[in-house]
Amino acid sequence: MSPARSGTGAGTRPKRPTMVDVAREAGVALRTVSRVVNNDPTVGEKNLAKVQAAIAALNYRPDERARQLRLGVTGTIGAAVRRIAEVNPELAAIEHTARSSGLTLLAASTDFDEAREREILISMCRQRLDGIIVEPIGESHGYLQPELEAGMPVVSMDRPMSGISADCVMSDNASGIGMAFHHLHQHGHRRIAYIGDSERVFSGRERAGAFRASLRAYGEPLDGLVHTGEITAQRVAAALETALHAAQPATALVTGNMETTIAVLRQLGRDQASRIAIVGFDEVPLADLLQPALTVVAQDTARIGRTAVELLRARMAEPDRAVETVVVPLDLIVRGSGELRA
Amino acid sequence: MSPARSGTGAGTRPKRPTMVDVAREAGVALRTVSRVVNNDPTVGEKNLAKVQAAIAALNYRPDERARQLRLGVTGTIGAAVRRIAEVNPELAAIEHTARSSGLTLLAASTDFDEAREREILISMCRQRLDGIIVEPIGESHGYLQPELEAGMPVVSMDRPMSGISADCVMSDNASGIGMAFHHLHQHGHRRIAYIGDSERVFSGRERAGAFRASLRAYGEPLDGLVHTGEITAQRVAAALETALHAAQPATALVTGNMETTIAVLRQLGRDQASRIAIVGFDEVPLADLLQPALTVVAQDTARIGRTAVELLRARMAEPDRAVETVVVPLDLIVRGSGELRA
DNA sequence: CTGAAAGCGCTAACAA
DNA sequence: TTGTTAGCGCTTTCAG
Repeated sequence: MSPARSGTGAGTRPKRPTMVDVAREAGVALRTVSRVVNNDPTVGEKNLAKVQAAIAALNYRPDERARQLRLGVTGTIGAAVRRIAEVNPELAAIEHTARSSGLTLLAASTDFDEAREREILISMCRQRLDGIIVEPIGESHGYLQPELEAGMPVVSMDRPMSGISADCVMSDNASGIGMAFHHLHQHGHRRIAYIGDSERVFSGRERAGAFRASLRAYGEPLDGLVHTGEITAQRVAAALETALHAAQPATALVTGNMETTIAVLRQLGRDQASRIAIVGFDEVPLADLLQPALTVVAQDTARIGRTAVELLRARMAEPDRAVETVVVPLDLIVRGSGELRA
Repeated sequence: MSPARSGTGAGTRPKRPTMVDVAREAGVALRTVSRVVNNDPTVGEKNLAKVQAAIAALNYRPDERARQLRLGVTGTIGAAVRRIAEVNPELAAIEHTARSSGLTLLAASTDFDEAREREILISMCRQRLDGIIVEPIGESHGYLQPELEAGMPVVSMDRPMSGISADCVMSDNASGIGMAFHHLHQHGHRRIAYIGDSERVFSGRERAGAFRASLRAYGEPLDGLVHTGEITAQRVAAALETALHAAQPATALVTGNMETTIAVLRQLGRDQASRIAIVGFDEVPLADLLQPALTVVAQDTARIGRTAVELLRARMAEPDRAVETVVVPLDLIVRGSGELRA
């Protein structure tokens, strides 16, 4: 009756009706409203109609938070990836798979930052998500051990977790590099150089290692052909200089990931890019529009994302199952840049 | 004592310790644990230490859901965009801005699907998020009216909502198209064609309209120069055929969005692409590596994303403030394709 | 400085 | 078929 109630001014959010309000409005018990909201068939027609009318009249929306608290599960899984908002086909696959499993996806960017990763992961645990998929950045995930023990399902993607044992799905980096090398070798190249990410990163390490193994397997010397480290314009320029202007210059290049591939193409510029053979590891946007079009060893990102969700669901269903690592093969996509002859 | 407790088999998730467990372990009251968890300074050293020890011993993690239920706010905002997992600088900006405001971001893809958009938006409302940013797809958002009235802050990005009145941030489509047209005109082109998205989409409508206005302003006829509709290879091919092989063939092209630009480049192929002048609306990945490099009118995506969060926060703070629309200017980025002479 | 107790909005025994 | 009631795990008023 008194206007004082609504007079609290700016910042006041109107209170939303609750189930009790609906029950009162409909003249039934709380339990009946709950039944209607959850499509329980054991509700009489009369009451059903009354409740539905009350819901409509009050614009009632059930509070998902309360429901989840009571139920114990959230119906939501988290994905901590390096970048949402960048081309990320694995995340797209995760989203689709999650949706078709009736799971909501909470995605967050670790931004290549270890502290940020930790923050996100802990926050997801505190939110009691049903499970977490993570594209790991950090070098020590020990802080997740208690969470694992408490039953939080965790799956890592692209790289294994360090310090803890969790399910994992990743590409077969070694054979991918092997395919790239072999392809260039078949096209007559003998001096093949590798430029890739830092070997402090797991995939950088695996790929550089596999490349060295390829060189050895084909009986080629390693001198000046393997360049790894942070990807900067400077470093790439230096690597190219060494590789291309040696006494025995490289005639072909394998680049270790998308960022490197792009940096190398930028550095080479338009003219040189059509003279040296290149096979990139990872798909590159608009690769088909480049000149020459870019030959790559592509990860099966759709399968990786899908598998990540499947592994997660398997663990949610059976927390005690054996930890599993799935290795996914890669595909060579021939477009032109890798077929330039020596 | 009896092993029956843990014998329920697979699917059982170990029960996590709650605040009560911590209190018992530490030998203090629940209230004291709550104080410690929330960094309340009014806790004695003795108890503080005891509680911290108990938390560590039990690996206690507060349940964020319960906390939010009690508190009423979630500290989380939602972003319903067309695609996470694609290049989406606006989403990246939203994420950064949200984070630096201490807000968690829940991002979801509408996937250009009206039903999906509705599903996501309703779900976000049921989760009682603190606010929602949406890149609208559907042509009728009337179903959100009750939510707005109930005080849910909603901001639209890139396009206005239809059927309801909400804050909005978007690019100045008309001047962007004007800049593109003017630029080509300055480089001697008189027959300039436009290929863009369907005019059933808001931005498609605005941009095509602005292009027609430009043609009129410069006194050029419109015949066969404006092509809009769903972006498919076929449609683009047909549009190019009409524009380039008319009696008075177009010598320059404005493309209405990124997808169109890419489709056009693919269609033109390598040879033709260097003969016809192009200015694209929207930035394109690797635009600088194309041949010729692509001149575009770029949206200020960082500012759009940042503004979206700012508008949202403003409304969260002051639900009754006047609805605001922010229009953001665009930038012409000169790279080569737009400077080819007629 | 600490603790008992009420309640956030919902679900699910259990009773009627 | 419907209603009563006890929590889910947390914050917070109000007494000690």
